Amino acid sequence: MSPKPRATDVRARLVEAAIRLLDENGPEALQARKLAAEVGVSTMAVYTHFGGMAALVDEVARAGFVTLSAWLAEVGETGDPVADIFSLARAYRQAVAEQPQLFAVTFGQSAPGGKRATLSDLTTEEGREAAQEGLEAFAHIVRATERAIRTGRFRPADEYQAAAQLWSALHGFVTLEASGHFGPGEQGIDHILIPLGITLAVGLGDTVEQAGRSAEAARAAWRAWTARRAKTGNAGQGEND
Amino acid sequence: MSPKPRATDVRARLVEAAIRLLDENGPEALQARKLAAEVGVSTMAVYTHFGGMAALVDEVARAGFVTLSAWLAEVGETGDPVADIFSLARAYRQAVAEQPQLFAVTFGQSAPGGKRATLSDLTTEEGREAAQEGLEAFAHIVRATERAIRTGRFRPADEYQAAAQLWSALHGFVTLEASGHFGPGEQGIDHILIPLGITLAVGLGDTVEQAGRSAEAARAAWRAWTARRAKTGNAGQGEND
DNA sequence: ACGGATTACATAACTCGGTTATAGAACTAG
DNA sequence: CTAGTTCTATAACCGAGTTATGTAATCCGT
Repeated sequence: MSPKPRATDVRARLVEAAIRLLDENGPEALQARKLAAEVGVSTMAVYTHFGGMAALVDEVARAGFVTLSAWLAEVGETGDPVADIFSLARAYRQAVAEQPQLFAVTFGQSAPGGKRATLSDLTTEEGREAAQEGLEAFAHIVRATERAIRTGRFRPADEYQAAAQLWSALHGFVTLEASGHFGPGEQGIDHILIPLGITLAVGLGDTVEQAGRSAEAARAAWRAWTARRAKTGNAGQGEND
Repeated sequence: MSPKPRATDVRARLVEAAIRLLDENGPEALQARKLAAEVGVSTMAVYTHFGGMAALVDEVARAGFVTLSAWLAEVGETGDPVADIFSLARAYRQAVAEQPQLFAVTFGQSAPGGKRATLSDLTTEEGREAAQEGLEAFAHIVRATERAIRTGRFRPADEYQAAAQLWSALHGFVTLEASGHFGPGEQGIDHILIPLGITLAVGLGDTVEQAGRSAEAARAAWRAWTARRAKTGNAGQGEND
């Protein structure tokens, strides 16, 4: 009943190596032989610990959601829930921008074996856990939305429904930007994402002026966070180093 | 200088078979041997006509954009540009719902060889043409947005920027819905997509009442179109059967 | 402490799928 | 009709996921 008497860390090292090689060398680096060589074991380790490459990739996808949740969790709650939503959007986008290959896998894009067209057909246990972590990340947006409704910034509405709107818009922007649309660098943020956030906030009940101020507040908070991170030497999420 | 004296239709048949097998059997059906067997040729045909599977997959992706553009083109222009935007959203969503596997490839998800993480690194000619077709589809949204601005339904704004907001939201919803979120069936449309459209329209300058009426008009038009298609026997886009 | 059972792992072989080498067939041009 | 080019089939090659098998290490009950 206890199927892991040996608690070696080979499994964890395989996942870690997978994420690192994925970020550095792209999806084609996610190969059983390459991973085994990197960790210093044989390819059998993949099968004893995961049962196959598919489950390992699902575990990588789950790690992406965990990383995403960590990014969103780092955005604390201020007195301005709409500004918090803007900050969540920036964090979501930054997470994907820093590890595009990882999130390409996490979001089901470029599944290295060509499997898993939709997240619906989840066969492995790791895949189901990944979906669970995805809901965890979504919960951050729901909470901020709920506060925006409760404080009167947004019209009374179902917070899940409103948050799903925000999530759709945010996810769509990030996906399209990662696919190369909206041009390189940060310009997509200023030209599309922030105006999109203001549009949504206003549409959900906020005033243009208040939404604009919240966007500015989030921008300032972001700048401060960026400067702080630069000084402390990349103490953010990226698990590299 | 004329590199195709023999104008056999093997190339077209390969692409057609690829799309059909993809829709029916998922990404793992996109294999050189399976395609060749289906068309009745040898695997060499893939290399004489495309140079490799990667270019063939890019051609499939391009076909997805062409199909998407055809769906959007079928949505004509009425006197209510905001209703037209809702209709475009329904068409966009319907296209993806009917051929999820195809658009998983088109949008860069589940690239069957694990290649092409982002659409940025386009190596094949077919891939560049696919990106071009993508902009073609986007143009439909831009035109409707421009009319909404010109007629005063939306605030004065850059139509590309406003359309990019709509596109992000729409694409995000469709992607997340195809990934299994928002539940099965049509419920995501009523609970998320239409409210999202109203939110965006209001945020872009429309009134809640007018946006709601436009959403209703688009719903009626959609019902009419659905009924008409059912009667004429699926004369829409889906090339199945 | 000891012996059986279980787990983790290495080696090597198997399978499948993309690709390539090569030779022949078909078509066009002159 | 001959020459050249394109297309195609056959067969082999190669890389990557997977599996079979043997072995060392660990755990557990006595």
